[in-house]
Amino acid sequence: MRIVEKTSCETCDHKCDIFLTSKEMGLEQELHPRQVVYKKYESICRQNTAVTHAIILCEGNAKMYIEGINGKNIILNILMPSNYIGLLAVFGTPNYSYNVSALTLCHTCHIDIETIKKLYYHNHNFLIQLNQAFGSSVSAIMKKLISLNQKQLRGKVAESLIYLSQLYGSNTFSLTITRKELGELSAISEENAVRVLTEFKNEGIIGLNGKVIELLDLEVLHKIYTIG
Amino acid sequence: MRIVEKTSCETCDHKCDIFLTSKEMGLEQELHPRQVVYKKYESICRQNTAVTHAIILCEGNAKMYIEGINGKNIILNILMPSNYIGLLAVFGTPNYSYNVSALTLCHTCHIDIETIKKLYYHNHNFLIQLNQAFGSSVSAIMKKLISLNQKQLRGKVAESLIYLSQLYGSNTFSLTITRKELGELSAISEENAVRVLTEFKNEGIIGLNGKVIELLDLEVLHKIYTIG
DNA sequence: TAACAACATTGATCTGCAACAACTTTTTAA
DNA sequence: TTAAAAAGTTGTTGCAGATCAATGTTGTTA
Repeated sequence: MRIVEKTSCETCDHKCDIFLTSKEMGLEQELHPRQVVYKKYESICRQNTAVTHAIILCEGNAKMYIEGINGKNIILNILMPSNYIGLLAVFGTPNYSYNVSALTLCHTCHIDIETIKKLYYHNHNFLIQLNQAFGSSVSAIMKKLISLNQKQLRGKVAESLIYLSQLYGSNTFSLTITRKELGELSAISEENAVRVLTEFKNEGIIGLNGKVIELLDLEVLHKIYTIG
Repeated sequence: MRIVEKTSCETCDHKCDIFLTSKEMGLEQELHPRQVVYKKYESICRQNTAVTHAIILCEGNAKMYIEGINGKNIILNILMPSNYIGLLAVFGTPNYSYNVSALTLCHTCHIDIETIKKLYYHNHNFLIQLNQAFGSSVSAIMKKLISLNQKQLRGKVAESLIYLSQLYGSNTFSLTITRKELGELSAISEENAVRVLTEFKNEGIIGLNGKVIELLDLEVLHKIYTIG
């Protein structure tokens, strides 16, 4: 993990709300962002540790997950550039309630939590914006609750595939995660993740070539996703 | 459902943050709270409908739940007086992502959502307070995700029993919910909820007398809860 | 490029739980 | 006060999905 001090948030200044807001307020000199680079597999933040910084993902992919019983995790979502890592933790709870770790090389921007608080004390819209993102995360988690509890294998995998295609913005995408992680994203075992993938392939619903997945029959996939 | 117009929020003015904040700001005349009474079983708010009011539960018990596939619901928590109904929905999402319905006769206090927004535009602490409550709800839901997915019958029921005893603040409490609802709270079938209760009773872990449950061996119960 | 580790795949087995059925008890309302 | 409905209880059965095991494939590093 290399830490590079920067006077401005170079890699994310075009997308990142925190930077834009601070600029608008003439506070950008006070942000003191630090650019931190994480290697693949490295942990960006850990469940039950203190939230000391707001972290913005500038480049790369990361997974947000919660630790389950005897090493079985559930991946909540995959983070893309410009996502807040720590959004769900900025408020209220002093500790992270989840883990984030790097799926690829990740460039992140760290800003001290006290600076953020200063920002949202002075700027209502910023706080309200954070709130809205917060709110939609909550409803996403509730949907996940139902899926994990009441859908079966095929429905869960269909859901993950649709999620991933929307995330990558294409019906053809290369998985940045392993089959084991696809299982964790669907909250099923690795073996069953593989099994369902091959089923879908044999039924002509998806194309499968190693890490590259192509959604061929979106209609059927949506049906499987909806019915469960 | 009877609606009674009030010039002040009579039943909740001692506990309710919204009322206290508005008082402090000299805004209490503008709150226009309406006291609304719901009978047992009545729906207080419905999933996927617009959030038009902040609702505070002043008297009675209610259940917050999400609708699953073919009528199988999951109860997220039991609401007690002074709880915000709609806390999780106030921000961002224009629609409720869950249902709330009355378990007993419920007195609630409705305040127009625009009034609330006015309040938190003028009062940072109020917004930050809401945020904190919001944040702890999120970590509660995450814990629930793991439990529902990875624990088995006994662990889930143990969790519900501990939750209820903490809610009622006593090791002996009378269930306001049915066995079917205890099942929904634990995300298991009604039959298995009953079965595990009798098991626990036979093992001397709990005392069971109709609706009255007494937690006898908290240590063992916690162990079952932790291990799953 | 050999050797090992990580990842992927497939079949076989076992277990936990939902679903069904049949019954008793309690609650509700006519 | 009584009939009907709702809630609670118990045993049985079948199936979904985790786990185990064996093997194939790809990737990494000395």
